[in-house]
Amino acid sequence: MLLERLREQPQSVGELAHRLPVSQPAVSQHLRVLREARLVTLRKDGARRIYSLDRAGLDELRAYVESFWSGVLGAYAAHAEQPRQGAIKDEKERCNDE
Amino acid sequence: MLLERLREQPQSVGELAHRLPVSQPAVSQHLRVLREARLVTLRKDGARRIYSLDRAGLDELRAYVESFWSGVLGAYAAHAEQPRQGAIKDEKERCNDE
DNA sequence: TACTTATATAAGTAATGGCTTATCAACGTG
DNA sequence: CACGTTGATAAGCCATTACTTATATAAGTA
Repeated sequence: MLLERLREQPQSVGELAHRLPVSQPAVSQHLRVLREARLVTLRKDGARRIYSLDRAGLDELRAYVESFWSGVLGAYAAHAEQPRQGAIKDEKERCNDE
Repeated sequence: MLLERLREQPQSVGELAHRLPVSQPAVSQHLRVLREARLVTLRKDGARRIYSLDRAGLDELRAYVESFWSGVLGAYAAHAEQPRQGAIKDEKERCNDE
């Protein structure tokens, strides 16, 4: 969710926290996780920390996802399987998907 | 993680649970979540339930992820930004990424 | 029908996540 | 240097997640 914001433009912690319905520490903590996952980087500007997306880490993640997809497609090709007879009754919730 | 297994081949709950370090109900519960998220489907084979990846739901998810990536790339193009001066000291953990 | 196999569901619990407030450290400014 | 601003960290709380064991349901088999 922070990623979505940072995708629009690099921002300081304060700017991010200002518009979100959570406290500044919450934002800092979230950003730390993203930083450790190498999804964002930061640049110091005086007392401020300007966060932006980390291209390298995001690309790594993208590579993983892509490889998963190709694996999926490969698997489908391998099994030549169109599972469309055994239907399901209940489908309630959707994933929030980030 | 179950997705990785199912990517290799469709399997029954028992087969999945057999190799994993968790109980069968844990697997069933996990599968239910995946089913509600439309990431897997099932086919009945006697008393067995053979689970496999749900192409349609996965494609939906993929579409979201791809749109995010294009947004990322677009943002980079827009800002023409190579954030490479403000380095970071500590990068400890990596995300397990699913 | 009784017994076994395969899976789902229920109920309870421990671990985790995501937030809060309080506080600390670093920098900028008078 | 004292003070305000900005952000990170600490500690605690509460909701959710991810598991467990026990039990129910449904199908296969003798």
